[in-house]
Amino acid sequence: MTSSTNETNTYDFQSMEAKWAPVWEDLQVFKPKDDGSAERRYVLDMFPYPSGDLHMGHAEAFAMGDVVSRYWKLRGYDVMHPIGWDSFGLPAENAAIKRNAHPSEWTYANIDTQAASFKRYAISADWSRRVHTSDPEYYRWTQWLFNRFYEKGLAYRKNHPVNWCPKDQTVLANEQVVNGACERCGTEVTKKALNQWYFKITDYADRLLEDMEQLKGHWPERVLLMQKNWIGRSEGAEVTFTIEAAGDKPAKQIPVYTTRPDTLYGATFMVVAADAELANELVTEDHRAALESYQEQVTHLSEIERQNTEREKTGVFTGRYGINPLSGEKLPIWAADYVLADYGTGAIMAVPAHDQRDLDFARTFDLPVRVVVDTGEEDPNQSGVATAGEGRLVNSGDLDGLDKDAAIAKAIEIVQAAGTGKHTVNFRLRDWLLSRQRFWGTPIPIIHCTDCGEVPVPDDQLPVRLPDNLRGEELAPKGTSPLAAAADWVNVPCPTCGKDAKRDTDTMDTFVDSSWYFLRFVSPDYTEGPFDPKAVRDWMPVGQYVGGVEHAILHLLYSRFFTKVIHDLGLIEATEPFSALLNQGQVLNGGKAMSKSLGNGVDLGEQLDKFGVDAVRLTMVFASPPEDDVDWADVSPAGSQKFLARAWRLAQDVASGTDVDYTAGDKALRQVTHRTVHESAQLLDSNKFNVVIAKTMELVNATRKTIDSGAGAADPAVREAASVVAQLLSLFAPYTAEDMWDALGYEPSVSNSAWPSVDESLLVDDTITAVVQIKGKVRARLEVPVDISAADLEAAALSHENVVRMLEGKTPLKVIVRAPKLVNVVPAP
RNA sequence: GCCCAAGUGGCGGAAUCGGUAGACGCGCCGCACUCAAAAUGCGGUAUCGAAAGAUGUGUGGGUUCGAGUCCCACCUUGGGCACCA
Repeated sequence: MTSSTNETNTYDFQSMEAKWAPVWEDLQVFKPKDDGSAERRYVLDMFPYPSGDLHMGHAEAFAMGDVVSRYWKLRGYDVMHPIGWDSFGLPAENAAIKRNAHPSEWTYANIDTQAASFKRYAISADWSRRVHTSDPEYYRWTQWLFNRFYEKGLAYRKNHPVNWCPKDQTVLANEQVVNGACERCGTEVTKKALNQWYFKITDYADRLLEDMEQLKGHWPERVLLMQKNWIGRSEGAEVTFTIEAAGDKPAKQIPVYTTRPDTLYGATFMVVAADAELANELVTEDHRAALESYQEQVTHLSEIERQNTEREKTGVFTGRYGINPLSGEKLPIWAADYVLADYGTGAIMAVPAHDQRDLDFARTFDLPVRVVVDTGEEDPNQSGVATAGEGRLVNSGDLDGLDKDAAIAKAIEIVQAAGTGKHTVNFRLRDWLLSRQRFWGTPIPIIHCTDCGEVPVPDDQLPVRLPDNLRGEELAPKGTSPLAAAADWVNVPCPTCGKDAKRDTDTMDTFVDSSWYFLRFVSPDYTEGPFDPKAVRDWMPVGQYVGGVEHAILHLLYSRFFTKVIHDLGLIEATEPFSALLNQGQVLNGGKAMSKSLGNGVDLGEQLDKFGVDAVRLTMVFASPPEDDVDWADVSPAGSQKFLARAWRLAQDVASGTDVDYTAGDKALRQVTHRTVHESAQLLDSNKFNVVIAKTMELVNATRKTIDSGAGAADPAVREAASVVAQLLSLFAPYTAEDMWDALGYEPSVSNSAWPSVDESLLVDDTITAVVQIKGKVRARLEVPVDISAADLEAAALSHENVVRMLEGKTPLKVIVRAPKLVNVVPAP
């Protein structure tokens, strides 16, 4: 009965995949023209780590990036969509140790596997721009950038207690410690004092914060919020307390940071961080033994224990006293671990009445509590709850009677005039600890000379290549870098004086590699620098970046920092790397993330074999809005396949030639087609990809109907509709779309075709369904001309039998008319 | 503890501005085709009710002619931060 039952016309995804992949490769469809003939646009997916073959998560993320890149290409932009690998990192090293091999073997074998899978998955990549961060041609420039940072004083070494992962035997950046545990392996992180390299990201705290204004509306709100909180700007005052001399210890000035200078009169003691040098400096001889035993106790705490806010407050008295610059009062100075050495000045004034932590401490050690802000709440002395809110100042000399904000201003004024304080800003952000005691990373290009100190390896001697003679156990972490074991690599002459010197044996955090890779893609083979300045001008910033929200404050913050530094070096114009960001959701199974331990993993390769690439891709995109998670247990790749076959059959059924005049076609179908194109463009511009698929389905259904029970397969509107379906589907299901395009008699590739133009006259109807409401409830529907006047519509509504019946002859109190769509009648009570 | 987001049928989800709640799909039910099945096509499917009708977007209030959409409070789930003074 229907033409689609023809057995020779069966949807065969396997042969389509086999047929079109080589054609696309040949045509180099997604290689940008890069000749300025069209506006350039740069689409980028967060590059993968080569941990094995691609998994469902990659399938989701890359399906989203592909929609954008393919859409923009159809819209006529010159699109660059490159692919590369973040190929340094721990798993490769662990695999090498286990197999007595070199990490590069495992790494590059996995890259080959993933590249083949990406090609099968038909990502719209420009394959001529591959970048691997573990290639010497790449890390040469990572080292070159390090040297520039070093010259500017933005890379420096300091001896400092750092986060240490005992399992991975390496240090971790603040950002890599999650709930006191190692982000990678989950082991409890401890503190260890080490001399380590840092990037001075704190110098950029203000700009990282301010420039988020540029990103508003283009980045997910929550990512901006997370970065804002992570940077943690706070305003307050630095107030200097004079510490009295004691025994042979001289008097000393120490500044403290507070956001509540209004509460200065409420300070009843001071606290210095127990692990800060200041504590050792202040403590009197009588109290030294107690302090040292306390410090010993503190270093043995794990980060998880330390961060537990339920924990009872601990501390020791230092034997010293400080003078409150406002009240002249003498305050005892304690050392405690609840004060952080690396925030503010490492010392605080404690105001127990109005700060919960100080109150807890005061109650533990029986220190006085003095209320200086009357908030109307219960006295903290009784309740044990500090009152941190608004109120009027009391017991505070000149500040009495002021409200909180006024008192803050006045207190700052007073200390500033007296030269004992000033307004300051503090950030929660810490410098980025970049050295790692691991092998498989970019070597830090520094040579340590006993005479010259730190000497950067001259640019013309870069890259400092990793030694290739270490294998298996030689790579194992020992608490110092495995590179130290390669004696002939470590021992080199000093580049400055020529004497015997040693290379720095640490490697860089892999987040350094990924903080500038988007710049390398614009000119991946450039040898005169990390990137060709002209190419950067042409392509940067990235117009659409796609990746997981887990990088909200790691990679994304670091990349923003790098971009700003490179801008300040005068190398690029852009100040932000990614002008738009899309966070795709995760792929779950049964409500939970897929994991080996849960045994709920779904193998991507098996899904592709079973349903085809297109059905899997379509399912990923159709299941939910891009930023939402997809639960694979809730979706139907079989249903997607069914739809694709249904769409594909339209192209098989078209019975007109390529030269038909669309304007002669069935008007009703043409209206659906043009409306679909019009709406899809708007939906694509706002990342509502799932809805675009729904609209495409409606167009497919309308076309089917026209073929089977309407104007028929030869009507020009059917050809028009089928080709629009092919073009829309090319964003989600490239193989099916290409095969449809071919069946319609057009040259490959559909991706090289132009986005269909919309005939505005087809977007408007002659008539519309107007809704008649009585008190906001729908009581009738009227088919009316679109240009009906408000008066005519009102008259028509009021004469409708349902309205007449419900009004019971009374005059309505009010009639709201929104011609031509709506009338709301409010009856008299 | 602080900050943020989200709660819509059996399920995934739609719903530019406050104006027809549930598009599209999954699942389910039915019909056609078939010896039969699959495939395909067509139709139905929020809840209660025989129907007329009533109810319905986490809960309770509010603003409005009209609220999924705006405001307030609460509940639940998810996420971020977590002794940052």
